[in-house]
Amino acid sequence: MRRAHHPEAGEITLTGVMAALSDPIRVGLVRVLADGRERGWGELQAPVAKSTLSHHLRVLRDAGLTRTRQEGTRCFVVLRREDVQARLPGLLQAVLAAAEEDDIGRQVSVKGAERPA
Amino acid sequence: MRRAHHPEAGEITLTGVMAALSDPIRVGLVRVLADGRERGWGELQAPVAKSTLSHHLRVLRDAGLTRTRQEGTRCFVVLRREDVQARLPGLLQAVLAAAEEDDIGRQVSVKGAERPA
DNA sequence: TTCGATGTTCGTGAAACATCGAACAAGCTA
DNA sequence: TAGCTTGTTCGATGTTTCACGAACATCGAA
Repeated sequence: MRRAHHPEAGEITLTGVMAALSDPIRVGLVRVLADGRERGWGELQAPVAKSTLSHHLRVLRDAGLTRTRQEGTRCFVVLRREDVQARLPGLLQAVLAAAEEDDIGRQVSVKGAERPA
Repeated sequence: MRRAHHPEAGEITLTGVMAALSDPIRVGLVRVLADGRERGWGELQAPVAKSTLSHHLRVLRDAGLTRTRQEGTRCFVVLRREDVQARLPGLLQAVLAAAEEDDIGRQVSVKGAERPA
């Protein structure tokens, strides 16, 4: 469980973010985090092995889209909405709206939340 | 020189577009086409072999970002701005603004246009 | 018909990516 | 201390992507 590297807000790149959000699972994760609430790893449900989920969360973090905090043995994630907005104005908003419209990333959910069948 | 397949406007997907625009060269191509003018293949300058350029143009076309027209032996491309806007409102605008800001894809230009050093 | 120009496709590598299970590290808890 | 939980890292595998040059197809011009 090593230290996670987070890029500065200024280091967020357009192509990095585009690449990170070109995977439905990662879009789903961002959607789940879109309400701004911090979530624990364990709350996140996705149809992949935990090592794969760890990988996806790392890609999001490396792209500067999320921030990870560690507390004891468990981790929490938040969307870095302001930072992304500062560097790429309007992008996240457009992506989230489109993802919502097409229900992209519906495979990802939060444990305990009401999931529409 | 076979028929090029173009997805319908409705078939444009978020993740497809995100993936297509996660490459600086393709962002550069879109930037060049952003003025809405149709361009001939030969006008496009990019630091890659022509087969590679053909590949990138195909990826853009397959994602629904551009439309290709054939005239004799040569081809022309246009940005499908309205179609993309209809499916993914605000996305292209945000990408273009960010690309302009960071000068992403500057390696791509139009032959004969003034290129700032 | 022969040639040149223009794109596409093919064959091929190298690199990146998604995915998994297994092994590992670190911190609680018993 | 031993064991459980949580998340990361490693190695393997298969797929996709990017890149190139070469070969091919097509059209217009000589």
